[in-house]
Amino acid sequence: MLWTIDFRDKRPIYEQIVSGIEDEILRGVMPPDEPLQSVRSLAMELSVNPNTIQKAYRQLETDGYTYSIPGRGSFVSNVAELKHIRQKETLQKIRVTVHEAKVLGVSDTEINEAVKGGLNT
Amino acid sequence: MLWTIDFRDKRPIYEQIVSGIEDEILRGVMPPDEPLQSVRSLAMELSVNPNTIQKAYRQLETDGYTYSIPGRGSFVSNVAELKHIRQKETLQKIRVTVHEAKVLGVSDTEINEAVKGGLNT
DNA sequence: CTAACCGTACTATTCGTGATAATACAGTTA
DNA sequence: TAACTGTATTATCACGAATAGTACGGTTAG
Repeated sequence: MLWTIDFRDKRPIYEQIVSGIEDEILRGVMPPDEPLQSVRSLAMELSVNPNTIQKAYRQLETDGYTYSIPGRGSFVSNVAELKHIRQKETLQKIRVTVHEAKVLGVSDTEINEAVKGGLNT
Repeated sequence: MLWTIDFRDKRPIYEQIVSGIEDEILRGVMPPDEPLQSVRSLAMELSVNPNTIQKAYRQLETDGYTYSIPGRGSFVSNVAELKHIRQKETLQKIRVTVHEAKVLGVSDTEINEAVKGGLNT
């Protein structure tokens, strides 16, 4: 596991797990059909209740990121389409944030510098 | 009041009120030293409990957006510095989101188009 | 076959927070 | 003085997150 639980985070634990695994899948760190850690072993590793992991895995499956086979395990889906959806969401987020900056009185020059900074990181 | 409470919003009511008033202050809709609506009248208008408004007003004051005088009311602070802080936060958000898009495989061209869209809205 | 895994389901309980309700008090002002 | 302000306090309710314990059926390696 690359990440850990942040207990100071206001978001619930199961949600942190969901977004953490979603990111790994979307970034290709976890390729399609690769098995996820089992519910019980991940619960041990993160020191949380197995039910919390189960809740996260259930949401990952209903959101299409994984598929589960009782008795075998949970596996990464083929997420090409989901990746496309996430790309569109991120572009929309950029539009909104840029507009927000402009409303706050930030100059176009400063905004473009920030964009350039994000592209080169 | 320009906005209303969205009961389908997952965020708590008092938080919606805080960010709503923060935005009005930062955008200059409410100029410094202008009185806010009283706790009780805003509670009536939004059909929520006065304690909820009180909680929102307390946070606005501790965050520096307003100052309160018992017996007189709550007033808008001089928020020039807060505005500057908010500007820097927004620029950082742009950097992070642009980077996120790039990691997802979005091309620089598409990103720049989104930025342009945000600037012209 | 069987033991040890897997996902899944269910109930019960604890805990924190948001929200409401009902007062109460001191300062301000027309 | 009456009608407003902000502020504080206590109690109660609802809901969701999280934990705990148990159980069931499918899979797989020995």
